[in-house]
Amino acid sequence: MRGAPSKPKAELMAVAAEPAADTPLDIGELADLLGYSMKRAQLKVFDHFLRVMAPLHLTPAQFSVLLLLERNPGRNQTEVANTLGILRPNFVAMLDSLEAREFCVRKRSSSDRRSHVLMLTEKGKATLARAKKLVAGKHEARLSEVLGEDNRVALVQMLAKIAREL
Amino acid sequence: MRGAPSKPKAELMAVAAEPAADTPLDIGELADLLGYSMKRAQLKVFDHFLRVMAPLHLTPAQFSVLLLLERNPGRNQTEVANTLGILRPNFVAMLDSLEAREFCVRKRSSSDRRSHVLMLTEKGKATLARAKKLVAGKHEARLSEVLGEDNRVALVQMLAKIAREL
DNA sequence: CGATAATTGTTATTGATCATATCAAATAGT
DNA sequence: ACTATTTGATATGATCAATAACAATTATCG
Repeated sequence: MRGAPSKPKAELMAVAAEPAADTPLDIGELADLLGYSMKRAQLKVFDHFLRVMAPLHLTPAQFSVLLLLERNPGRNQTEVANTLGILRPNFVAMLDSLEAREFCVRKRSSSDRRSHVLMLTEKGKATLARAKKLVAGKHEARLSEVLGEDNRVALVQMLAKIAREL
Repeated sequence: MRGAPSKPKAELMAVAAEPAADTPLDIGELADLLGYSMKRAQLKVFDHFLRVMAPLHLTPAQFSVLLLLERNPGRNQTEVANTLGILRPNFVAMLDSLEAREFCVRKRSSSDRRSHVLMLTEKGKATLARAKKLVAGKHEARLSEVLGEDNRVALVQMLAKIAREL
């Protein structure tokens, strides 16, 4: 096939059987794929969250648990895990860790001795308060800086709608 | 009927040391956390993608690789992996799978015998064409249905901006 | 030139995340 | 009272992400 008859330009430059070599790749239609930009953005957001939260050593998942416990004291593990989309088996180790750090406690329910009632400790409340300040002041603030406050709010609304209705 | 003083229900039940028990939890400030809604939405989007793509057995990551190879034939593994944010070691098994299904081929580069030049096969191109139709017609279309086309476009732009600038 | 450094694809390995099956204890349903 | 269900828990497997190391090749630069 095509031994080597005359060829226009490419002939003189490395035969161009292979591309420019240091040219950035063309991302093409990938840029319009919602799932693609969402995955990339999500990793960036979580990474930024972790950097902001570094002094408190709290992951996004841990922070969400503490927030939920503060707003809903006295619920059991199944309820909390379910509303966060965490499977009960995987929630056990997570709680172990939070309890080991004395951010919350498991207490046997008086009405149903199978279940554990979850509550924040004072230390948990104090840490959560500090965490909230970091998130609002450094994390969400940075996102507002990048997107504009109105857009940030609109973005959250759209994402919530997807999570609800898709 | 007014509440009879005799049995206001909750009054006599467990003194409310523990909550309503079947009331949904209040997610509170979690609803305003960008990272939270983004993670939830992202899982939904990928899940929907997988359902739509079920007949072709293509994951979002595999689809993105095929898209990139179509638009950028003849690049090597490092280049493709890097632009997708995949680490080179993890990209090997991914390519093995795509090559085993005969969607693409690794060819030794003529100019640098260390690297493998990647190209779609005819089967790969045909499958990608079918995949694109499914994505546009059933996946992205559904997202436009939920958000409105203008909002879907705006959403992608904002997510791309986060991925770029955060 | 030739010694050394860097790059490419690859393997091995570890840790994190996610999902399923199963269990004992307790409760609910009949 | 007997059965079914629920709760927290354990064990385990699957998938994904990250690091180190290696052989082959190429680049660098005295």
